Amino acid sequence: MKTDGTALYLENQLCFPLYAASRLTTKLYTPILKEFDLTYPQYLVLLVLWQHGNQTVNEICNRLLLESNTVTPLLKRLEEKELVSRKRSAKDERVVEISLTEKGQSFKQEAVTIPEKIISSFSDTTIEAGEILNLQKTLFKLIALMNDKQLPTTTCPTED
Amino acid sequence: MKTDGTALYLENQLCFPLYAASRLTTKLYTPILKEFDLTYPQYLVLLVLWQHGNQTVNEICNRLLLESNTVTPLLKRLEEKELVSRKRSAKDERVVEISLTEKGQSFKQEAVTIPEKIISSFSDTTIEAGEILNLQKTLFKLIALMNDKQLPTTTCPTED
DNA sequence: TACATTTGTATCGCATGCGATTTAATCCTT
DNA sequence: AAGGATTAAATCGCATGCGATACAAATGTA
Repeated sequence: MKTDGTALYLENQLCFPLYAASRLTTKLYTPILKEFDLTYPQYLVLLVLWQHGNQTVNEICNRLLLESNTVTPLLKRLEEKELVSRKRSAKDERVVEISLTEKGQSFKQEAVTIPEKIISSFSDTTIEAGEILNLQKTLFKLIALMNDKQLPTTTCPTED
Repeated sequence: MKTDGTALYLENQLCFPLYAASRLTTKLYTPILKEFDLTYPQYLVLLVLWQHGNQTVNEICNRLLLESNTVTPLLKRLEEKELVSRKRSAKDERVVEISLTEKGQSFKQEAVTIPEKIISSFSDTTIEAGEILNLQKTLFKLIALMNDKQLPTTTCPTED
């Protein structure tokens, strides 16, 4: 264990580059998403619904690794935009089922252009696809470790 | 370019694992920092000051890749905790110079234990040090790319 | 069947983050 | 030296995020 002080250097921490890269990435999406009147977390919720179909609030929370106190108001805003609808489950009154509206469903066609725009904004850069895939793989490994550590009794968020 | 819809899968995006890993990492720090009555971004500001000495608001913003509207109120909270002091520069009245108080300076000794606690919380896991270093390297490359893309006229935030 | 426990959402409070804008100070150009 | 452009912080508004807690519905248990 380093005790010379360099352990406290910003460059020697993993937390900071994760934090900065995440914010910069979100910033990259922001102007593109703004054309669709969406924020980045709202876009993530739509990704989940497009990929996995209608979901409960809890399922969305598990997939995005967010808490219900974050997701609930976010879903209400998506409801105001008429992209999703919220309905109490008949089987279990505690559960709120989120479904895509017609508008939310058809919006998927337009949204396909979003990843394309992001990717093309990197076309002039020098980062390799393999390096990105490696990054992604390591990040998912880290996420699994940290998620297990913090939610030891929760089911895997990416299971189907 | 994929047009089959898998481009919109959560697992195929880089943005999501960055976002999730960043939040989970912050969550890992939260209970440890809470013992010191600090938030994670407040801790980052202290790291900058410990490493580079007294800084202007602008320098802190550049090093952490944050905007002044985020950092200003954060610094005021650190001032309330008597960890830093804020003073207008005599040379340039626009500039606010941030310096560590005696309390803020001496707190560094206690803070050295923070990275140790984080690292030890991973001691039982199966991730290799080399993989972490690789991750870090790729993240810094990504950060540089995105930072250049979004702030084309700004000086490098990590120069000394 | 009462009743404690668990579970799924939601409410509250607080601290970020950031786009847009403001304000004041400095710089630059003529 | 006057006046516009630039720059550094700060203000405002809004959307996260999350810890702590509340609340109601469902579940388990005696």
